[in-house]
Amino acid sequence: MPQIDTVDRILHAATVLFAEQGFSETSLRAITSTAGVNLAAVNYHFGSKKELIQAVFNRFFVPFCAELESRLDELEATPDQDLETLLRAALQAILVSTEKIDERPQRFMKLVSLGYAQPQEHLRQFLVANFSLSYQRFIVLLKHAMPEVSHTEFYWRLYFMMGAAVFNLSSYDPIRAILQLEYNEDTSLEEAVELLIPSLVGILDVPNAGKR
Amino acid sequence: MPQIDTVDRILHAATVLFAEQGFSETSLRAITSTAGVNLAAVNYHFGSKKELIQAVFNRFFVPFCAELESRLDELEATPDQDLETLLRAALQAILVSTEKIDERPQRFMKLVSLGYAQPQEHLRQFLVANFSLSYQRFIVLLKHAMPEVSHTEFYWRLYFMMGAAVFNLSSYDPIRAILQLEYNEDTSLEEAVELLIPSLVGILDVPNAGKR
DNA sequence: TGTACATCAGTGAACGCGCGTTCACTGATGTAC
DNA sequence: TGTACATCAGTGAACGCGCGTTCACTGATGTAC
Repeated sequence: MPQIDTVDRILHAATVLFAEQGFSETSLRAITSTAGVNLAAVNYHFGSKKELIQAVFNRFFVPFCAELESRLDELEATPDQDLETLLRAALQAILVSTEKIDERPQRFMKLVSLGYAQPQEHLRQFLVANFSLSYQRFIVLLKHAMPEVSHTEFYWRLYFMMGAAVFNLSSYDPIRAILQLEYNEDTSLEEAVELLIPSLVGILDVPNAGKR
Repeated sequence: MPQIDTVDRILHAATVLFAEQGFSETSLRAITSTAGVNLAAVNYHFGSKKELIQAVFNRFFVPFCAELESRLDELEATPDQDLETLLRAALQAILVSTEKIDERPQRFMKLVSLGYAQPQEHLRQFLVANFSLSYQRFIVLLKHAMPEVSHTEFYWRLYFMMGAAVFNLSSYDPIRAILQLEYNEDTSLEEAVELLIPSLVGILDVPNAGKR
């Protein structure tokens, strides 16, 4: 009984289980039984568990970078964009690109934070080799929007901001659940992103003591 | 050849290796050979790997909560503290309590982010059971410092802020290394914390459009 | 003080289990002549 | 058109390895009488 698309079934099951449990905690047997395919199919199609992990990241990063690049083209055409516009563009690229592959942005960000928390050298090298160009273009635009800030301050704030953004989107489901349970207030993902943007601007664009 | 303090040697080796590699990725054999103790000593002293993980967290959280509680006593005595004072108190509690057990704040925060990224239900229950009271007291003070903000907005910003703080402190070493390599600029941990505080305030205390 | 027993920290070897991976194999489809 | 072979997706069972855990044991120290 051959499956219609074994590769896609494996990729989807791996995405869900990796995001829920982590890479080491998810066995190939769990992935293949969830996907309804034979255990040996992972090694047949992907070669190894490591290469499956890379394929899962690739599935998110290829459309994300394409989406981001097209927005960067527009942003670079109009100089002196403000921080809010730049951050909204990046967040929109996340939302739109995950929807195109029929996935959830929370899973994408959860995988990113897992990849960061459990440093897998093969994964880091893979991501740098494939996607650092789009990343660099975005950073240049951000830097231009904060001309008065020193290198050191800029990069520290940049990493604060990215940590907050990734953590927030990857934690959307549990935070939403807590707020529903305790205050009976629901927040859609779009609303959460809109709440997030001013906070991200607040991280980068710290008011000086003199300004207040 | 009995060791002077096998329990401490195991706890320290486990802390270092867990923070570097994650829980599942670190075997008891790696921990015991690093600590220079017998493999069976972990199960003898702690019972199981899960209980060892809890003991590692306990080692950080007990002095941290003690430190935080004593600062909360002072802060509650003087009403209407501003956000910066509250956040600095919490960060100071992290720095001081880790120094007291001769550890590094980066490792503490890395363990917290690992515990969050790889949800271990036993760990979550353990932390809630032991340390949620101090946490709640701190949240109440923060809420009082932001009286104009709705429940929903407050909690979203709170989680943004905590995500940014944990991520930043746990990533201090690699970020510092990047900045040293590329710009030859060094940032001490204390300086990084001082850079972090205004950004954390910026997350919570988002300027309204009308205020600017 | 001497002896018998209990307690405790630590040890070495082994246990069973689940893991990623491998391999010989099957059956369907495509291709060459 | 028919036949022989090649290719390819998928399979079932097994492999060896490293894992957390267990257990019988040792040797030192403490305690009771």
